[in-house]
Amino acid sequence: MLINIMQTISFFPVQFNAPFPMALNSYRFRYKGGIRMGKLQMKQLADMVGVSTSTISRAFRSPHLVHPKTRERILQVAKETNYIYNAAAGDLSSKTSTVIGVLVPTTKRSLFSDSLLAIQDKTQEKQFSIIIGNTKYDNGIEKELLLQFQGRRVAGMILTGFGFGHEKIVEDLIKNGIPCVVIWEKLDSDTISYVGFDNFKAAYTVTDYLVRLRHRRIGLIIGPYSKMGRTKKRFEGYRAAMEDHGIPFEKSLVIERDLDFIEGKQGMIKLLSLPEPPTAVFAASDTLAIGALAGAKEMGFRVPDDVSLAGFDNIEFAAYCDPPLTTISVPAYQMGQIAVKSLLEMIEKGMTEVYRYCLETDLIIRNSCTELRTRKRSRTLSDMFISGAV
Amino acid sequence: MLINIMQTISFFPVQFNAPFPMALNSYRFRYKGGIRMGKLQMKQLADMVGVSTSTISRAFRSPHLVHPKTRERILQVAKETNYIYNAAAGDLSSKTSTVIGVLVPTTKRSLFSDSLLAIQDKTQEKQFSIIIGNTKYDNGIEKELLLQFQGRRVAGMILTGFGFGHEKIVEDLIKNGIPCVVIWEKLDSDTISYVGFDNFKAAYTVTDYLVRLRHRRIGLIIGPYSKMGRTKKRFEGYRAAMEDHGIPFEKSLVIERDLDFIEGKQGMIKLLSLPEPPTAVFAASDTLAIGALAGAKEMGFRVPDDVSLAGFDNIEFAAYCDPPLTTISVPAYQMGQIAVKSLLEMIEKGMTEVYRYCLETDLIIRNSCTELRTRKRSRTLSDMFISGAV
DNA sequence: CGGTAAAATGCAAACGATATCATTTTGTTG
DNA sequence: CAACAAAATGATATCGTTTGCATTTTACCG
Repeated sequence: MLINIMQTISFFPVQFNAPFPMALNSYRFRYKGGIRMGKLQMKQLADMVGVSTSTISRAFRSPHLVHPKTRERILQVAKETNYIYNAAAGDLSSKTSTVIGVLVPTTKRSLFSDSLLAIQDKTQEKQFSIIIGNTKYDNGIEKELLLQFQGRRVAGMILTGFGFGHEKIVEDLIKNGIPCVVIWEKLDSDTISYVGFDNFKAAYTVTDYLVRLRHRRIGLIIGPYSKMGRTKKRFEGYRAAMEDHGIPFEKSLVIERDLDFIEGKQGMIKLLSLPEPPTAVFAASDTLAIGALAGAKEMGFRVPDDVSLAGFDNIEFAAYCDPPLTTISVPAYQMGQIAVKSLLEMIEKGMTEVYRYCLETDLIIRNSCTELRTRKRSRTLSDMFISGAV
Repeated sequence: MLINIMQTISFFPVQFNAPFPMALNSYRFRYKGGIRMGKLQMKQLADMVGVSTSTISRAFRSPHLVHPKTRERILQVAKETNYIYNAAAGDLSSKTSTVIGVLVPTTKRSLFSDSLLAIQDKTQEKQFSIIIGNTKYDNGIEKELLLQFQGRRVAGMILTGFGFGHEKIVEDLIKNGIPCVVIWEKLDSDTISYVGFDNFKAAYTVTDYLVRLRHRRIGLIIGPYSKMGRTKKRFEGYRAAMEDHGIPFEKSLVIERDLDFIEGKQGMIKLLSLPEPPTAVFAASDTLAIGALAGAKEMGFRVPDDVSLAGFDNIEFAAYCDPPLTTISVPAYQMGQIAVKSLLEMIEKGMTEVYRYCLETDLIIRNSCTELRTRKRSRTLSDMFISGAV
């Protein structure tokens, strides 16, 4: 069921020799096809509204120059007909531009997440530019960005962190001739290309590991799984592993939080304040886990002696925590790499295939988890509560 | 001497109301002026070489269609004359594009550094797109990117992490009519706009702080300061503070490393292995500091009891270390914010002014530094060496 | 060397907006 | 209501490439 295509792939077998002077880059090997141009242009719009293109143009560029009534009609029709502005034509005609270049220096990680870095690396190499939009998990912004990108006639798109219901949007893009690759997600769709890994399986593995260490009360601190597909899969993996071991799911042990250090900390504090706190906690992102670590310390719990803690993502920092964090390593850079490779192929060959990559994840065992001992935990209020209550 | 313009600024006083449908974004308020168009176009190139524009175009787009000899001549002349391709015209004509859209979801930090996030936020809001290039500190790549960006007729540029000698490049861009803002750097130039902070002063402050805690042997773990302006300033700040306190500069206490956890760790180990190890270490970036922390632990030194440690940058994680890291907080988001604001003003008003902002930094005191006690440090080989040697 | 195919080049019409200038419509005022 | 200014709109050249088609040049072969 899993297609594990890895290491063995030779990236960019296609020849893209670019011997021409750098000033001439962005030539060669361009996107063919793309948005159906001439689909609806200013001329058509003008005809529909019954004015000239000049007026249309002005309605947007210098609104004060056209009659409010006319402008309104134009805006209205433009919206209804889904007119998409052609930035290239505009830029050429006006000798202006609405693009800003940002240069950042990065040898490795830091600024860019590993995936973004890989994308950036490969596209740059192939003389493509990337423009980045931040959806902030907001459907409205996302819609706006997609339109903006279409306006720029992007050759293709790589999409990260997609939530529910977004499949339709992506399918629309593809229908419009814009190749898309979703990363960080293993989709069920068989029309959308993706490069991801099995979040369910990975979360299952961690939980299973903790259970094998004899833990039965295992807390889960997790991102907004009701909004994000991959987070939901992690939740399901946790739940399935628990149930497979005959441990009934307990809602109170699951904390849904935003992905932030402080949220992880608060989540951990909440868990450890339970009448019967968990003996192990699975934080489904290293950010949360590191916050959780601080939370545990603040509550006077030692990790892993008093409470085991496992993370997810294997961010570079995880190895430098105290104790170093047991976590799931995720092929971030590789996903970006493969995504670009696939995307460029789709761009070149006209999207004949759907690419689906499910990469491997690894459980990285460090020192934040330990086997559950039956001895009492140390100096915490909860101990007293328990003895009193039981 | 310092121009501290902060909080008080009202961002975007200029009115950018954008009431038109989203599909029509990227309209309105565009870059006027810019690269002197028509400077050298394909037609001129064609004339010089003595062929038609078709041949020129083909020489790049479909090399196999033109005679090798002709192609060579074209390439040659193109290079000599510094011909810059007009991507807008090309995109329009060919109905293709070499831009790839990348969507990332981010509520805060994570993927984007705070500065980049601010830039991204503000430009997106104003219907601009940003394209990102990664220089990797490589002059060659940088040059290539600058050309590529010029080809895209960017409306302006924001430049981070500039090294030595880059001033000239930026000045060229400005001369070409492309407004530029350098961030993270306080330049001496009075023709280049920048939004930075005083690296010298900040490093001086940290070092001074350590000296006031009675430390005299203070190690420095620092990035490649021979390559990067701001790193060099930090180095100078350290050195100046030491010397102002009458402590002679000691080369062996300075470790120059790449910016990476592991490098910080190795640097720390090296420092603590000295016959007479420092009692305090200033790691001029939190990444290095966090690595150093791990290094200290590995060597059996407790922080801050056996060795004090201070960082620089105040990355979010610094507060979650054990112990929480004393460091310099840097107005990353704000720099991005102001940079965009300034850039857009320059774009709009035609670069009449040079913007120079030097923002404040703060020394964030947490628990990684402590006053030097005269008592012996704990169980390390170096102690024995010292007693033996002295 | 004539004939033909292939290779190399040139011509000129797009591409889809913008912006200048000309023209029409509206508004104002004595 | 005439006279004129201001506002609104339209006609059209233009931006700098690309590309299909036409033309010229070269290569090959009997």
